[in-house]
Amino acid sequence: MAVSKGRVLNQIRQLRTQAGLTQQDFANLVGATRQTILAIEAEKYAPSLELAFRMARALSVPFETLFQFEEEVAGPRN
Amino acid sequence: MAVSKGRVLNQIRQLRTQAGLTQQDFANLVGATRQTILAIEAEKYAPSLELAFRMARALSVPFETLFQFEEEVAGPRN
DNA sequence: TCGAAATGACAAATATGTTTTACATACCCC
DNA sequence: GGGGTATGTAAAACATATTTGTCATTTCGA
Repeated sequence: MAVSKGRVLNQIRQLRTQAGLTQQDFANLVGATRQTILAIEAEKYAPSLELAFRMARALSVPFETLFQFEEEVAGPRN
Repeated sequence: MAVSKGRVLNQIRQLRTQAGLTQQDFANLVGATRQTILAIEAEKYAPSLELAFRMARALSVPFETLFQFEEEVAGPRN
């Protein structure tokens, strides 16, 4: 890999708070820790595919509602 | 985490071959190596979320057509 | 204003995903 | 049979995700 080819955005915080869940609540629901939720909401890194699926299911939203892929804006400015 | 809570299935091989792509072709398209494609097709592990998105895009199929989450079959036999 | 609950940061350790290199097998087709 | 292409295996090194533990800051209700 090496060159970043895009990034994954998520609406976790918005949908989690709408559902009235704390980070800890949500972490328990999806079987992860609070720090993991925090890091992912802050987009420090993207969740694993499995965790992503559990998150969408826990919030009862379609996968693509929760996660979007944003292509690199092009710029061959490397 | 620790306890496995389900697994991610994929239809990569089927859709890749339908598209007339070799593992190497596909790897190039998504910016990964042939071994990565091989391992993921064999479900040795699941792709990262970003790679998963690139795969779906490369094959021009909806995300959920390519990947499905299968819940653990229950068994509170822990 | 006190205290508890929720959130944010950060580092070390572990787990999982990805690359690189190398070799083996199978299939064609010439 | 020999050469090329596609696929499978495997190990080491590296990158990223996740946990565990700990502390700081914010928020909010009693």
